[in-house]
Amino acid sequence: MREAKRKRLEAAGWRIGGAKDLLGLSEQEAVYVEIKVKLAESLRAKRRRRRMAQTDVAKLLNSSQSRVAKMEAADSTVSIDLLIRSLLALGTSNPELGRIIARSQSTIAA
Amino acid sequence: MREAKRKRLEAAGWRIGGAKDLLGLSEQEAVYVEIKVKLAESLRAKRRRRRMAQTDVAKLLNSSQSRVAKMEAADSTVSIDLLIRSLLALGTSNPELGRIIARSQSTIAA
DNA sequence: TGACAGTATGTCAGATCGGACATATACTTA
DNA sequence: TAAGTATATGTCCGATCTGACATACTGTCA
Repeated sequence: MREAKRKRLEAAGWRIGGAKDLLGLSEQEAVYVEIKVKLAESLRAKRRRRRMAQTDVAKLLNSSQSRVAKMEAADSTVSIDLLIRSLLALGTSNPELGRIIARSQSTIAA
Repeated sequence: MREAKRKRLEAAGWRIGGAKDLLGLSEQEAVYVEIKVKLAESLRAKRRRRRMAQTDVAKLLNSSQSRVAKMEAADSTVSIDLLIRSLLALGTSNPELGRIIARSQSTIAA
């Protein structure tokens, strides 16, 4: 796992190498987080492609700038539900959604 | 939309043709619900293939039989988060997860 | 440097979710 | 019919999520 990614995850509140499992996240948790990160990255990419500020997206979603920032950071207080709903609101098709999720892979074993 | 599916959705608490939108769910809401339904169906299929009872799956997930029943019914109190975590716990790979989601299509316009 | 736009972070109250329980329904077997 | 097993449904309350706000940080331009 690239250092930048690890830091991003840790910063977002994910316990990596916590007490529960000395080897790090369980495979299942890792996959879950990876899906979230991929969705978060896609959201940011979509916003930038549209040249929108987080404030604009927030308005579109009836949310707030701070929450959009947390979504894009894959913060631990953001659900996959919210990410999916936001991506749909930005015009993501489900085939595209499927591809994003299909691509997320755990790198624990790498 | 097949009648059986519509009934299942309505039974699960989704307002179809509610006051908010006389044409039914908004396209975006429809896609969201459809994703949930597909995940729910996959969960049930996976459980049955393993010849497990809902009670067994509940134990595996540290949950309860009633919640598993609601997951499989795509109940409105069940999040996509929970469905995804449950599918992962049952050994679903993300490519497979991606395919499930990619296949979900709104049938509103049909 | 100051001023501004954009983004990140911490907190909190209200909303939603989820495990658990009770109970109902459905199906099978004796 | 009764009894047993599996699933569905309604409710509750503790846990988690979310919008909102304040504030901090970052980069750019003059």
